[in-house]
Amino acid sequence: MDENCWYDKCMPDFEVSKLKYVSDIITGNTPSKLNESFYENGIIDWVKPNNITDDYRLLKSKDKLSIKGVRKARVVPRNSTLVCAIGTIGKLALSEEEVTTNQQINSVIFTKINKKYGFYILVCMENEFKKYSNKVVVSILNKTSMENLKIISPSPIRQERICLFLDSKLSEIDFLISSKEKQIKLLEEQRQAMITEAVTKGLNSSVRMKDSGVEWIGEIPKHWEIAKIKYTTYVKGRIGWQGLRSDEFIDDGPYLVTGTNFKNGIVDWQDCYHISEDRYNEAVPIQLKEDDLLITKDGTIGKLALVKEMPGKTILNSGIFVTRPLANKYINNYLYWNLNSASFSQYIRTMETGSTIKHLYQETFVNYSYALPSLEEQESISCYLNNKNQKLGNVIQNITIQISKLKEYRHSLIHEAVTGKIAIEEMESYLKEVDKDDN
DNA sequence: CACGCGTACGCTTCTAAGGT
DNA sequence: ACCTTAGAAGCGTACGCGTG
Repeated sequence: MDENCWYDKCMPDFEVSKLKYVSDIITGNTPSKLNESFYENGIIDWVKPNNITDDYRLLKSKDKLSIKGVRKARVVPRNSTLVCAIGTIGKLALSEEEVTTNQQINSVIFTKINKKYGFYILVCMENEFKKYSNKVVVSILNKTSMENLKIISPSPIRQERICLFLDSKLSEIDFLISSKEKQIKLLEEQRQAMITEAVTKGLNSSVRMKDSGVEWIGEIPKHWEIAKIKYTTYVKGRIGWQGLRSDEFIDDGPYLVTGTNFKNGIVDWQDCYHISEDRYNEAVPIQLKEDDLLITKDGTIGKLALVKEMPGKTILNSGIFVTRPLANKYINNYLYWNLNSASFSQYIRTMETGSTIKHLYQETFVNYSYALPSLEEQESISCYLNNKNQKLGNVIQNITIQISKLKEYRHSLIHEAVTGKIAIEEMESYLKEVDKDDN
C-alpha cells in the first residue's frame, strides 16, 4: 500500500483505483467566450468558486446562462462533484442540479461508483488536491494530476450503506452545530443587554427612576447624573507628528499601539511595533499611562481597550483616541463598560452621516452623553460586569470549542466511513436505531 | 505654523476574466 | 487545457490640506 496516499489503510476488500477509472472529469470553460446575451433570462446556474463554501455547500449562483449561453458552455449533469482547481484549490460541493461552471472548477462525474460515495471520497482528498497542484502564478490543479489521484471503493452495496450512514449521522452533527451557533448568538445578545442594563439602570432594580432626557439612554435611577465626555474626559488623538512611516518601526524602544493590538478589552503588548525615543518624546499628549482607556476611531470604530501592565514607554499610532478621567469624575473601568453598551453604539449610529468611510470624529465622541452614578456605584457596577462578563466569555468559549470539535469529528467520521474503518454491522445497527426513533 | 480632519494610497488576498 | 492578468475587497496607514 502506498504510504504517501491520503488513506493510510483501507479494508482489504476495497478496490484501489484511480479517479480516471471511475469517473469522467470535465473542466469548466472560459468566460470570454460568453457575452451579455448569454446571461439574459438565464435557465441554468453559472457556478464560480465563490459559490462553493468551505463546508461543502453549493450556494445559488447570481448568474445564470440563457439557452444561447448554455450552447457555449459545458453542462455538468446532476449529482456531480464540483472541485475548485484554479486559485482556490480543493473547495468542493455536490451539485444536485445541472449546472455550468467557469474554468476554475473541475467537475467529477462518477460513472463506476456511487455518486454520493464519490463525493464523500473527494471530501477526504482536499489536502491531496492541494498537494498535487502546481503553483505557477496562482495554484492550479490540472486535470491529468487529478485523474491520477488514487481512490478506493468497496462493493456497491457497501457504498450505499456508507452513504446512508453518513447522510444520517452528518445531518445530526450539523443540527448540533447550528444550534450551538444559535446559542452563541443568543449569549452575545444577552451580554450586550446585561451591559446596557447595568450602565443605564444600575444594579438595584427597586430604585426610583427618572427620564434622562437623552434618546439613547432612556430612564436612569433618580440619583444618577448625565455627563458628557467633553466635560469629564481628556481625549487626544494623533497630533503633531507628521511623516511617521512604517520603515521607522524598530525592534526595541517605546511601544506603538494600534487598534490591531486590542485583544479582549486590553492591549496585547506582544505584537506592538516600536519607535525611537525621539518620536516618543515628540508627542507628549498621546503618551500613555497605566489604566488609560483607548478607543479606535478609523476603520473599525468603537473597539475598546484598557492599558494594563504597561511594559514601558508607550505611544499611540493614528486611528485611536486615548482617554482618561478629568478631576476623578469617573473610573475608566466604568467608562469602558459604558462605551461597550448598546447606548454608545446607538449614539454612533444616530450620528453617522452619509459618508461611506467609517470614522468616529472627535467632535462626535466628546459630545456623547452618558449616565453617571456615584464613584462607589461605578465601582460595584464595573466589578459586577467584569465578573459576569468573564463567566459569559468562558461559556461562549466553551461552546466555540465544542463547535470546532464537532467539525473535526464530522471530518474524521467521513474519513473513517469512506475507508471502511466503521464496520458495516455498526452502521446498520445505527440506521435501525434512527429508523425506530423516526416511527 | 501646528492641529486635526478627511481621504488617497498601498498592501494583501481572493476571485473573475482573458490569453495562448 | 492550462496559464496569466486584472480587478475587487478588506483594511490600515500616513499624506495633504484647510483652518484657527
